[in-house]
Amino acid sequence: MTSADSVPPVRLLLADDEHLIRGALAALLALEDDLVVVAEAATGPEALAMARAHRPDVAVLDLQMPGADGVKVATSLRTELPGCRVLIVTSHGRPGHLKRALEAGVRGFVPKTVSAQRLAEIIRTVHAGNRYVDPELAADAISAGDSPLTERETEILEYAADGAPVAEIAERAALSQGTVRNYLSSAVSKLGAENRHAAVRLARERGWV
Amino acid sequence: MTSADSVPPVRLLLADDEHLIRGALAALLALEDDLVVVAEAATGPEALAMARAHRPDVAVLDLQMPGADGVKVATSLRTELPGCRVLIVTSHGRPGHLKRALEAGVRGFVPKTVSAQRLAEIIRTVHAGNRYVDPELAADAISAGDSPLTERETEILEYAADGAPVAEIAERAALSQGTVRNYLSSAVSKLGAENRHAAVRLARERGWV
DNA sequence: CACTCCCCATGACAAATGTCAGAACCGGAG
DNA sequence: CTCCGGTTCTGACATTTGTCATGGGGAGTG
Repeated sequence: MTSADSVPPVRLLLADDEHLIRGALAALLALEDDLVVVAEAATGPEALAMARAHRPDVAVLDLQMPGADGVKVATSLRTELPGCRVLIVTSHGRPGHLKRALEAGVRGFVPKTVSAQRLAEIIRTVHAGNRYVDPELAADAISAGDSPLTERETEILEYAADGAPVAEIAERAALSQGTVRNYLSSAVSKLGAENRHAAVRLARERGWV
Repeated sequence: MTSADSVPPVRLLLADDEHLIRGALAALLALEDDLVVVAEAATGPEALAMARAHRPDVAVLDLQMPGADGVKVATSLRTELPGCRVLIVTSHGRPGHLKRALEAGVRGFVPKTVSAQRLAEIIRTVHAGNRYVDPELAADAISAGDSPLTERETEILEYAADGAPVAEIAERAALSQGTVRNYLSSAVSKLGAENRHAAVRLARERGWV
C-alpha cells in the first residue's frame, strides 16, 4: 500500500493540546512512510501560525484546544490555505459539532476511538480530495437533526449555561427580563426539557450550544 | 539509563477508552526497553479483568472511562492486587479528583500534557515505590482545599446536577422536599453561589461532586 | 399585499425555588 | 453529662422562574 519510490509524502500538521497524545500520534504516523509530520501545535492560534509557516497538505486538528477550537482554525485555514485539507479528531463527538465542522469546510471528522492504522488511511483519503466522516457520528448527527432553536434562543441559552439568574442574562444580552424568560421558555419547550437547566444540558449533548 | 541486561522489565497495563491514544501510548512506551505493555483495556471493568489476568507491575489508567472511572478501578485494584501500583493519567485535572485518587491508594497522578519521556520516567518512579503528583495539579488541589459540603449536601447536589426539579430530587433521595431545599440552600451559601445550578458548576470545577 | 416567522416587549398569574425559624433525634467531643 | 454538629422534618414567606396572552415592527415568501 505504501508508495515505494518517487511519490512525495503527505505533509502533516498535528494540533492537540495534550502533549502526550500529540507526541505519540506523531510517532505512530511517522511509521507510515508516505506520511510526514512537518509541524505540531498545542493551541488554536499556534496551529494557525504553524500552518502558515509550513503549508502542510493535511491538518489534523483536535476539536477542543485552548485559544480557538478546531472548527475555528478550520474556518481560518479555508481562506488562508485553500489547498490544505482539514481533518478533525475528537474525544467527545457531539452531533452539532460535526455539522459546524462540515460547514467550515472540514474534509474529515473522526473520533479518537479509531486505531492509528485507520487514521493513516483516512488521512490518505482526505488528502486524495475525498471526505470521510465516522459512520457512527454521522448517524448520531442525522438522528439528532438540526437545532430547532433560533439564533437568539441559542444565545440566551448560552448565557444561561453557567447558572446565571435571569436578571444577569438580561443585562448581558441587553434585553428585558421578560423577553429573556420568553426565549428561555420557548427553548425549553422546543427541547422538551423540564426547565432551562435541563435544556442547557440537552443542547450541550447535541452540540447545539 | 535503560537497563542493559538481566533486570526484568516493568510490566504495564494500559487503560484508556480512546483507541488512538492507547495504541499510540503503547507504541511509545514500547520504545523504552525497560518497559513492556502486557495488557490494554478500553473500559473500567475490562481494566480490572485484564489486571487480574496479567498481574501487571504498574497500571496506567485514564481518569474518565466508560463503566468505572480510574479511581474506582484503583480502589478495587488496591485490595485485589496490592502489589500493583496505580498511575492515573487525565485530560482535565480537577482538584477534587486528585484527592479522591490519593485516598484510593493511587501512587501517581499526571495530566496528559506531559511528554512520553516524562511519563516513562514517572512510571519508573512509581514502580520504585515512590509517589509522583504533577506540581501544577497539586498546587490547584491545595488552593482549592477540601470540600466544605457535608455528605448529604454533596449527594443532593449530585442529584441536582442534571437540572432535575426539587420534587424529583426528593423522590430519588427519599427525603421531603423541604429538606432537599434546605440542603441545597446551605450548599449554595457555602459555595458562595447565586443559585444551585451555579453551585453545581462550582463544585464540578473543584472536583467536589 | 397578505402571510409567516423571528425579534422584542409588557403584564399577569401560577409554580418552583430560596431563605429562615424552629424542633426533634443521634453520635461524638469535651 | 452537656454541648455541638449533622440529619431530618415542618411551616411560612419572599423571590425567581415558567407560562401565556397580547402587541408592534421587520424581513422574506407566495
